[in-house]
Amino acid sequence: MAKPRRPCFARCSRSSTTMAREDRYNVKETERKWQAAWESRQCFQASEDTSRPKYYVLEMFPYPSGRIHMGHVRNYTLGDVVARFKRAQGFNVLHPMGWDAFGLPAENAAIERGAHPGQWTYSNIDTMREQFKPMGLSIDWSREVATCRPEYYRHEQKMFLDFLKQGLAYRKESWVNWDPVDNTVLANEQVIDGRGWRTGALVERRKLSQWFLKITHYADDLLDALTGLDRWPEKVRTMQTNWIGKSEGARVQWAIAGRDGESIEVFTTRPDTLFGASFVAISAHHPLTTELAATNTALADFVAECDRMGTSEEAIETAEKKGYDTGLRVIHPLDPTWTVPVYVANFVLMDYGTGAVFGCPAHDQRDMDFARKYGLPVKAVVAPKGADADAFARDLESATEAFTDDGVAINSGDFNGLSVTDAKRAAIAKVESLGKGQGTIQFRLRDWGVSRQRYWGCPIPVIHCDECGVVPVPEDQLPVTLPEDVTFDAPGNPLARHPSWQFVKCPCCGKDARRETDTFDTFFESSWYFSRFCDPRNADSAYDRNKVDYWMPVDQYIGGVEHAVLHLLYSRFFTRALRDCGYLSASEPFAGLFTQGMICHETYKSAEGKWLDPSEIDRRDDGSLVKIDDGSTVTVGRSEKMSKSKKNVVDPNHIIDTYGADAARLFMLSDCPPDRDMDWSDAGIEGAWRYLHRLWRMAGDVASDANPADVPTDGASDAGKLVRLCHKTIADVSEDLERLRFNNAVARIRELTNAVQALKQTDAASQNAYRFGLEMVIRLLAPMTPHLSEELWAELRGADALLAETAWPTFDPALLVQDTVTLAVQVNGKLRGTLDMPKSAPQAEVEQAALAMDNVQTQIAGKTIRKVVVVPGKIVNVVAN
RNA sequence: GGGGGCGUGGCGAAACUGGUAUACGCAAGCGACUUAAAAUCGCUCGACUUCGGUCGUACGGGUUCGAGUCCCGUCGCCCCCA
Repeated sequence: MAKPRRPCFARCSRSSTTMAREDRYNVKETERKWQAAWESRQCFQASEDTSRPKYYVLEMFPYPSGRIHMGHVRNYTLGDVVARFKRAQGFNVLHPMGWDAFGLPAENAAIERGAHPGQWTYSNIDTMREQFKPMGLSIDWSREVATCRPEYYRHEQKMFLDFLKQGLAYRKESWVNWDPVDNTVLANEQVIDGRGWRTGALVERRKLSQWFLKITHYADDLLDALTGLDRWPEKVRTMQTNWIGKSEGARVQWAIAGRDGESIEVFTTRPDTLFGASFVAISAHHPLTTELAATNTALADFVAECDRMGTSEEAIETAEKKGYDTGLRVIHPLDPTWTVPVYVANFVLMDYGTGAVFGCPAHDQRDMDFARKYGLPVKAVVAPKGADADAFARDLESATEAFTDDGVAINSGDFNGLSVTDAKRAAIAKVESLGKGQGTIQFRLRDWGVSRQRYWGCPIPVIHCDECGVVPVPEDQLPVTLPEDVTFDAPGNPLARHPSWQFVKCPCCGKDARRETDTFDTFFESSWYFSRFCDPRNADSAYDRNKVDYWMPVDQYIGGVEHAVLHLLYSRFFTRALRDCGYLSASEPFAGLFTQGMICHETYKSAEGKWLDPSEIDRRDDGSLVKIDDGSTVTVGRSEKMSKSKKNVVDPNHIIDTYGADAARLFMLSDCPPDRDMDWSDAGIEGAWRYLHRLWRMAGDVASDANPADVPTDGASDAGKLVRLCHKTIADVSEDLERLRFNNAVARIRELTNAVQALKQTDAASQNAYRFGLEMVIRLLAPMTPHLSEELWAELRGADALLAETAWPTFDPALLVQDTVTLAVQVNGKLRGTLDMPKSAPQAEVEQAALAMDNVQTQIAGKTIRKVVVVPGKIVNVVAN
């Protein structure tokens, strides 16, 4: 904000009784001190220990961009609270960190700044590690991995060779989105509005030989197993379900008129609408198209036009639907006297279904649009239940909106009167009996193309030999490492133009051969890194089977929802593939998943509508904002995701420097539920800071001889009530942390803090209770604000044990029971007062006491009591009129 | 276009299975302390009010003794798929 108020508590200490205490909490020194203590005690190093239950908590590992951002702080704070909480509960916790270190930005840096991608990446990792350290995360740094190191990716190359053996990896020619500027293949999601996501260049279609992983082999299992992932957000499961896109339908043969024995096979999810067909559309890459285009330049031109479009479904859906009439006609499978025209259409994909569809304009909007454009007939074969079939069909003939709702079949011969579902079944049976097709299941999910024409990735370990074809690199020659001496002064893949790297002898025949110069998609590395953490220094294999089976699956995985489909689905696939290759036992990598919200911040715009940096703004005394250089008015925009372009980023290290890690962590956790987007605000972080300092001051008020082991637990005295509240708070906070409701946990702890502070220390019992209460606050807060908790724990308990190594507090259920309850008393559902009653009071007594209340009497005066509802422990409702 | 989610004070948000709406915090106001400010501590803080109450969880209906919560419809915002 305009005038950053530095927290200043230098003279706020109330008492100077303890000489040893400084007059303010020294955040920086204290946080550093405890980080060093944890490190020297190796508190967070994990080792396999079958005598204790394990808990594996993992946050999605970062890309080493060179700077941490607030999203990282939130992500790793959430995971750290879970890790510390579970550790205190006695679990053997694995909480590692690594770097998703391959990828395009490193190459772009090389192009722009001349730095080598490796050097750029490793130096970024060093920088970011140092930025993470002040957060005080309880990470086992001894397990750190970087995916760009040969010690990591050599195992990935071995995995690929195993996949090849198992038939889970294969090579095929495939259409790809080609970015003509970056000279690389783009994934569908990297194509935005038909343009490359980075370059903005119009994407072209090209055919290349690519490596694929057979994710479709597991399509059914990946879909079915989603049901068992009950600790995943429903949202993510739905997204994966849609992505896999299982649909039931039929393949149907349409014989080509005038071509004996030749037919076009179409896939349809609506076999019930066969009688409404008015055309068949085939892909621009259908074999029949290719054949016809060879002698038809107009068609060839049309195919070329289709190629200029991306391959994504979005691109296809948003593009104008166009077709080319081939002049061929095909015979209706259920009526040999009926033929329809064959179009080549730009909306039919060769690699989905059969590359051909039939069009039923009456019941599919896309087909309707197509029919209107090319003057094709529209024949209704489904009508709403109860509608006049003839009238409905007549209306639809000239309509522009297709009827896609459920209904009953009309104009469909034997199927007439059947529901859509029944008609589908009948149609499939019919085409099967005629030998013209069969029912089938189709997935939207396509095999995963993993080839990338890039330098900074894991080399694909195969060799191309003119004699022997594709030859896997022998395992004893792994890893295939990247050459260091590469140049980025020309477009395209530096590996492909390296003078020597690719030229090798064929491992089979010994003749001259060439290495594969493509590298893996970087999702390859992130699909198994979580298992590598189980045994990260293993040089012989990806990991020891016993170790990986001890730790896997990850019990709690935390990250952004943007990875809901690709990363998470690839990881689920990879785990299954590795299981089938004998690597591990788990089928699912992540038993629990949590998706956090984004960090947002206010934005500022100048009078001309330009984004402004907070440093360019001043706040006037009347509260309005002006631009410093010219005094013009500044408008406060809505809070948006932090991004450089909107100039609303807050630097985490600056925050930690000013307020300390504990305050930053606490504010992140307390402001809102972790799955929601949160607003970062200076006022918020200052509030957290003030609270922590208040705790620090309260510790100075603890009587030196107070004994927390000797406290009253009665429900009558203030001290006893406080102790009971402590037990209640332990129960509530434990539950909240378990369910990742950190904002609620903080609220409960602050309530307890308020109660502790309100307790007057008048005698030994109250002094003991005060100390007991404050210690409880510190312990419950420890997973969230570990440094301050550790500091105050040491101050109160001496140096005997680190709080990081102290068990989570337990509560006495007997002290949670209230002997009196406060009942709400209502008349006709409206609150008229409350009533304190013994919990055991009989209903009749409660009813009587409620009716005796003055407020109740005035409300029911002149009315007749119809009913009295008594819900024990909750409410009394007097119904009168 | 289809699917999902959300809508509560000035603001971020609580409210377990329908049972005292607004916990906890932020901002604001008043007071104490101070030469003064900051900090700290205490109090106030949904709206209206004839001070009895009345209204109030986006809007309109419904179910129920009782609805922020369940059902139907409308509006608005967000996300995903297209």
